Amino acid sequence: MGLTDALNDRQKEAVLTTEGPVLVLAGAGSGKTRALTYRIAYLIGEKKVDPWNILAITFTNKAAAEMKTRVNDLVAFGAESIWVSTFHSMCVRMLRRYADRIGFDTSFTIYDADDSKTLMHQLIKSLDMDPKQYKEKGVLADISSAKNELITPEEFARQNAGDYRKMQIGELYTAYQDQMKKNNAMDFDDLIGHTVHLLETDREVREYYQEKFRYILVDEYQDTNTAQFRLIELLAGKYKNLCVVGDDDQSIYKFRGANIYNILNFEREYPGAKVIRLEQNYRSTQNILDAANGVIAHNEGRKEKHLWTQEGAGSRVRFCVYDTGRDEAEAVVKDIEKAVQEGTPRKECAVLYRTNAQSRAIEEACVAHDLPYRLVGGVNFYQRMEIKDILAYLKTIDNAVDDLAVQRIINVPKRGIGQTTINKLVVFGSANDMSFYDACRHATYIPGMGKAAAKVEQFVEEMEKYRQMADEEPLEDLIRAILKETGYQAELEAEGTVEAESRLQNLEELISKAVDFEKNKAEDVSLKDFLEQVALVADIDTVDPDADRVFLMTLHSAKGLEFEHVYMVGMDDGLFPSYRSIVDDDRDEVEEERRLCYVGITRAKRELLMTSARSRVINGETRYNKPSRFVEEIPDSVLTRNDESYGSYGSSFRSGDSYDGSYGNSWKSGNSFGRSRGDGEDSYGDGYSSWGRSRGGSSYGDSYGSGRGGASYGDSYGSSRGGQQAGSSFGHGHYGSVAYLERQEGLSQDVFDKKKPAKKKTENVYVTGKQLAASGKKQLDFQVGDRVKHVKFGVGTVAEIKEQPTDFQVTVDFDEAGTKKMYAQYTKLEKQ
DNA sequence: CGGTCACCAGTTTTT
DNA sequence: CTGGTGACCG
Repeated sequence: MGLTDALNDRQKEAVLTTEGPVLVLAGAGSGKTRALTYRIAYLIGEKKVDPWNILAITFTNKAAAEMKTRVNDLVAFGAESIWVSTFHSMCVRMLRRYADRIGFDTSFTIYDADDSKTLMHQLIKSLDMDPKQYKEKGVLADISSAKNELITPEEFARQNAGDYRKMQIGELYTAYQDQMKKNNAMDFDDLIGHTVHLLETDREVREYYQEKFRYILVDEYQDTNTAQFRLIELLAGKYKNLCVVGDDDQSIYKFRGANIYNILNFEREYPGAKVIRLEQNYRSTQNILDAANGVIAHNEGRKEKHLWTQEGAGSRVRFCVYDTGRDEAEAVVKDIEKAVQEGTPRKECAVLYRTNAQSRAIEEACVAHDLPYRLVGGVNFYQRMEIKDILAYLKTIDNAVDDLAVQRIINVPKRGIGQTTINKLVVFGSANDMSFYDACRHATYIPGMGKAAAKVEQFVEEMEKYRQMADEEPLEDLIRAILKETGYQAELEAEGTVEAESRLQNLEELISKAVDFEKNKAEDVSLKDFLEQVALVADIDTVDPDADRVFLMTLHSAKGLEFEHVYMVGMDDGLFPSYRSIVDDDRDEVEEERRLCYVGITRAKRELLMTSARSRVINGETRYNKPSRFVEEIPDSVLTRNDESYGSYGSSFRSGDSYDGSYGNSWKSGNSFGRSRGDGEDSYGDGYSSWGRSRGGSSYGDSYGSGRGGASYGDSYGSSRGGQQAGSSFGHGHYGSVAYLERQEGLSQDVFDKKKPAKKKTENVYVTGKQLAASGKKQLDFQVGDRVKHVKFGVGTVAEIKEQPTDFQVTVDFDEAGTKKMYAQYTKLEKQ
């Protein structure tokens, strides 16, 4: 069978054109990943290219992982020697090898955004600048933009001579880079920038990689920034077998430095580049594509594309206006319930919004309707306080060169070492050109330390003990020892709040990550390796594909995903497009929002509902908006809207209908649901969710709690502000009904009685399915002696089951992988 | 040194 | 409306 049989002509072209620069303009849903993976398979299988000579770059770990898997499935051998990696991990890999050539130690540490903030905060203070005027976040944003454009501190200063504020920021930029070098640290932007610098200045290294990477592929090319562009240019400099895949219409990351001209000017930068357009869409109905095409056509300066499909027209796109944001949320949830009842899996429904703050209204409606949902986005696992604390301990134990890490934990839990003492240590350290930790070791020699010196000494002794331990004991034991002996765990346990409980659960999860890590690695895994891996992981991607829940996420997060039913809420002019983009002189701002709208529309496979609210509370104030201009840009031929009859058809209302008034004002003012045709066939007048279908037999309440995932909706609640939902492996109805009911009540209370502190709030907590397991311990469906199957380790026999307060520890003798201990909560063991 | 209260700012996000 | 921060007081 020919490899390319499964491809259309354009895709084939993208696969077969292996030599020279190629730009693949891949419209949404046009089979871009397919083309990319087949291209790799073709290179190896047909062109006999050594896998070792191939580099495939993506933006996210998830995309990299997916590509690896798919290539692996297509290629007979050698897939593991292909570099399939993100920009950042590729750079780390190169820098770990050659950073010494640009003045860093190859053991450099990687700073995340928080680390950078802490450092910048210190610098602003030490340079005597007004922290009100120079906020670390803003300063860092300016610096980041500069780095994305490969502007050095010197150049920055030169460019901004005359602008006082900018010059001050330039000072900070210089100081920041100096300090980073002293700390032997790099931030995420530096990883790219320093690699570019390395390749530019070191001919040997450059030629090595140019020779190695004869074939380069870049995914999501429209998201690259100038530094990344330059990096690719350097790597592809010799062979120029560069294939970039992207869609200028889906460029939505300008705010983080993406340069849309990288794709628009590709042909200019790479003369003779072959341009291939993938316009056949395999995802959506023609009506949805027409809507998308209609909207995006309003942008100027784009590569003309026209999506089409062999599928039929499908349903029309719907647009509904409600009186308030709450009505809108209710209506959307009702529509989803209806869809679910008609057979659409919940996980095939997604509610998309412009800003994270909008999730709250939807969440509340979901909870009120017992609709299981999964919130995507917000603060990620490794940025949670407790996780960062323990990682800071591990960093301190590992090599203590990261001053920020040491300072973070020196008084956590409280050791009576206050800011004054820390300041003295910092001063002493920098005066004597030693690290903060070394300063701690010399605490007794520091004048004016007094009683604090003994405490600092005590701290150093503790750390030294752990250092010893790290060499001899498994990671798990080390982390548990830290938690126990420092009193960190005890402190959380003493708190007794839901929040503290969830932090403990998060720590358990970290431990299980460490255990996993040690199990999967070869002999000598070091603490360093673990920290390395953790540094570049943005998200513990444990989204359980089985969990059947509605997705809630921002339009940005939705990129690359697809759903049967898509709900774009908050289609208000001023919210989307945002007010800022409308008033901005730069037309491009609205164009970026329009691209975002295009991305949202093209996520939908079958049904698309857009909604808007006449009044909406944003930041505590009520705002009144018109429908989004983007709605007006959708061709009438594919759009059904219910807002045009505003005021004229109020009387066509069937006010006696079944609703109990919970939507209050939307009924009274309810002009919104009237419609011109009063022929009775339509049931528009009576509610949100009918839309010309018969309502026969629909009763929303039926499905409550009875579905498979019925018990698990609560997973997501409580993370409404910034909680990343990691998903649960327990959405299968293992809970007893008692536990479920408790959960339900607890949550409802929490939602509707927010002002009463009676129930502990659980906001801003990383809530995982594990917590649910803690409230109703999962029953095991196997016992000692049973044969079970594990995803990674294969089949084995259960040797021992130990019951623990919140979980079962299961020991399994695997046929191939040996004996492993694992927690039932964290591991899916299937009875054979 | 640590806790409480008033004030302020407030898109989108990956690594 | 909220969360994060800084000043002030015990």
